[in-house]
Amino acid sequence: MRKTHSGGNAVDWDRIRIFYTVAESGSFTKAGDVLGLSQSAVSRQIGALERELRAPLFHRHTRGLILTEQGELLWRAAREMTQRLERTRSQLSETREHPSGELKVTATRGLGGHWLTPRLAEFLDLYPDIKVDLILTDEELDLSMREADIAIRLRQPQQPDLIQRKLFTVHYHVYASPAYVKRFGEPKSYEDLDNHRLISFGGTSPSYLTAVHWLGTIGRDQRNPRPLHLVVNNITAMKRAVDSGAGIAVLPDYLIETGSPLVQLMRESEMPQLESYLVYPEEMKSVARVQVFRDFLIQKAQRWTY
Amino acid sequence: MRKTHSGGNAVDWDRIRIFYTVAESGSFTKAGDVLGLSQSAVSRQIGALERELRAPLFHRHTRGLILTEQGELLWRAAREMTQRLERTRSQLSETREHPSGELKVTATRGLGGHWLTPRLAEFLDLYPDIKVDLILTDEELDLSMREADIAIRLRQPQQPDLIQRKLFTVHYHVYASPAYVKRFGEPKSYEDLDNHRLISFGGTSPSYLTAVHWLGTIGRDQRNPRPLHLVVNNITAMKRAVDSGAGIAVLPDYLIETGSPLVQLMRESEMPQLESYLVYPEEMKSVARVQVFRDFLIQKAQRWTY
DNA sequence: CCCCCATCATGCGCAAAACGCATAGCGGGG
DNA sequence: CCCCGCTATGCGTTTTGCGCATGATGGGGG
Repeated sequence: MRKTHSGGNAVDWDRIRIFYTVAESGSFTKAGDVLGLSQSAVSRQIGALERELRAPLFHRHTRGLILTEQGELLWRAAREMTQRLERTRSQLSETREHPSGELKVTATRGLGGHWLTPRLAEFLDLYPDIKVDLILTDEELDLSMREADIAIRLRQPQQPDLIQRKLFTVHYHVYASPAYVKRFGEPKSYEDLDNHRLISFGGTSPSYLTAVHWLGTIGRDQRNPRPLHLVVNNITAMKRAVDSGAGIAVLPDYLIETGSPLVQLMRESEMPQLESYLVYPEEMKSVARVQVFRDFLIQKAQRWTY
Repeated sequence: MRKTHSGGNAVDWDRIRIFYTVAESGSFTKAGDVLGLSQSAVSRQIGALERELRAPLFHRHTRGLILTEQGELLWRAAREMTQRLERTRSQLSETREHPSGELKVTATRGLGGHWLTPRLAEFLDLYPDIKVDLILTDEELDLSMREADIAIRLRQPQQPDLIQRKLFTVHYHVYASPAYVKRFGEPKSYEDLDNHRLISFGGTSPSYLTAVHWLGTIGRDQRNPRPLHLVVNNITAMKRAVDSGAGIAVLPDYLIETGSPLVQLMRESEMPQLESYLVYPEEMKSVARVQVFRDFLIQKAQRWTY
């Protein structure tokens, strides 16, 4: 059957559950009704338990049962075990229905700082029992190694044990401040770019290479890029530089607030796009806080995309 | 099978025991070895438990298992349940091997006060974790109603659910103080008794009727007993009266210390005897403190009898 | 005072749960 | 790149555990 045969030192825990029901109801018959068992089955289970423990548990009196001293000891233990298990079961269903716990989120500094952060407040309001640990870095943390629970990425992951959900498309355009345009004019062709003050991203994120380095390489030999006047490894600082008229730069749309005074240049040129993805390990897909975070962000992404 | 079919809301507790073993050993195979089960059996038990709880418990990784969030919750509960049960199991065997707890003893005032009490100190020394609640009364408490755990009686109980063990024989003799004998002489016949100062017991204990009322009835019409000079309902006080020369009385041997100056009278007469019994309910026979108390008293009784 | 009913213990036959064996699939480390 | 160890699963078999029915027992009501 299903029980260690080594020494016979182990008891069948399920018999303790049955014992507890009997102790509570005070009768084999009633306990059988509660458990969906016949009276005889209960009788034999208790008998077996008494044999396993080598201790009588009940005084069989015609008018109901009376716990022996040993039975009373076991009854207290069984009651506490029942309570402990019950607590855990409600925790389990709470975990299923009421998201809670800590969620370790990672995103690139740009996307994370400008798109995600403003939306996090609402999420935390929605789920007050979720604690978010936000890691903004352009390095790709290893989700398989539990460096983070969920990531916002600008490229598709290759590992097959990672689930990916598309969030939105990041559009890139060339911008300059009105003051800059007044002073230097607009570039009309790729060749014009050679005479402009170019600002570019200096980060290592591979996804940025195609988009943010566009200014240095477009219409040029890739191995001989244009000289850049300013390289910044922080995209926020980069935008500030553009704002202040330091030059022109390719910026993602999530950085451009509506009503921004920045002037969009070279509108005819075909610009790179990047897809943003929500990525999390297969094994996290059943965790409620991951589910609600995912659903929340996808909804926000759809509303935000225009 | 052995599990409530009502709603399927209950889990088989024994599966939790198996789950705990798996969580501790980190492998179905190893857990199977520990439990004396095959790997496949363990796998299916865990699978069934996950279905019962509607929650995945392990991430199956090729390099061992990793507890899910829910698995971790259950693991903590299972650990505490295991500890609780283990504690109880050792309590059970302690109860079996190391007697403890409260023992409610009842005895007649005479036997209890003079024979039992002096021996109790040694018993309490021998078993320091046993607390004795001694009830000295000549009324027979109802052992079935738990008015006491064990009794010393001077007659056999009639209830079949009571266990009786013979302790020793109580001999009764007629005594007087040397001073009394000097003044009144010894009675040589039953008729002589009519001219003596007779002291008798006034208690209601039925066992005493035959023995202690001997002086009033012996060699006489039972319905017309001798007049008594002193009736006392406390046998200790009765002996003190004899000691001080107030009269002659039938006294049990346990009251007569060796070397007592009292003079035994009418040595030729056949005197009543009473058997003393240790009585306890059938349901207490497996309780360790009852067992050791019983064995202790029987041993003392054998050594004391002479 | 006696009968009756509720309770627990147990024998018997049966159904199903659970087990072991063997195989397949899978993934990581040497 | 292969190999080893781990888990999942199908299959045939064992055995456990169950229900039913009966027997024994003891307390309470008429």
